[in-house]
Amino acid sequence: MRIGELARRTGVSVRSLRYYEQQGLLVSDRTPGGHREYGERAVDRVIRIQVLYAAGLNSRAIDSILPCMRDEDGGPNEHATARLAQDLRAERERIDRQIADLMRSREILDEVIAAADVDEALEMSGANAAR
Amino acid sequence: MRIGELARRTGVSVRSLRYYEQQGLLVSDRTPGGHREYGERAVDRVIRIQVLYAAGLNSRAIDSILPCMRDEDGGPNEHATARLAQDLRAERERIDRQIADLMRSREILDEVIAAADVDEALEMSGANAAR
DNA sequence: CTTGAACCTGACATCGGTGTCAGGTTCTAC
DNA sequence: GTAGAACCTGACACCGATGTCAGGTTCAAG
Repeated sequence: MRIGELARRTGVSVRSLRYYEQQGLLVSDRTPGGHREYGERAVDRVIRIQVLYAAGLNSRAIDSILPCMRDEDGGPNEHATARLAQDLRAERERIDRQIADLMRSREILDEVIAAADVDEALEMSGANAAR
Repeated sequence: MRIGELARRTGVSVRSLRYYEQQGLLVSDRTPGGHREYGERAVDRVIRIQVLYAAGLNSRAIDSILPCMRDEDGGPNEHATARLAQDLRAERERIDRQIADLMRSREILDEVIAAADVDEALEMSGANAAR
């Protein structure tokens, strides 16, 4: 498939796909004319790249772990070195902290939302709105 | 207390504290000479600001919900309008998705780490390392 | 009064993924 | 062969919290 279709199927912009390639995260064959051509497995790969980006990993980090992933896309499947595993553990901790932070923030939002809902209910019931 | 101490006690840089003030998230009294002076409650407030930043909210969003928070720091404690509550719900969903993404990424990392650990164990035991 | 730490304002830099525009080429279908 | 969609490369802009530097002022302690 070509880049437009890949973009559509993954929900990632064409621009980003080109960027991933530039970062060495994604490869493509080229048509004689120079257009990018992707196999089916590219879809999974792009999605995985997105998940990792969403976790706050940068291109370099993603580049280092992609080859180690159980790849249904048939990559070389190297294994992580002890050194890399160390980095990943640090990354994992960072993610843990981030999840905790997010859950905390969610609680905060819920409090505010709950308070607003009460206000709204009061207004609905015809009571004087708090001000 | 002055800005240096507040920075130390909250773990936030002096630069950031000035930025928060510029964004209207934090207020300070000034000494006759112009130095910022904070009360005890500033500590909690800064920490809450940080939590919200960590959740990916921007200054504007934080500015809008801070006054609605159950404030032990004695702010005016307005209540959220229906409009704001709507935004917050959207924000909440974004956070939910982000948490899900992070957990997914964590799983991915764990797989890679686990594979690396197996390799290491094999090396330790004197077997030929996989290559 | 002096000295050094802490503070002030203002400006500029950074990071990295993504948007967008320009100007040109390729592909597909008629 | 031709039109129009899709693609190519390259370059620049952005966001937004934070780092950092410069040049100057204030504070607290001796």
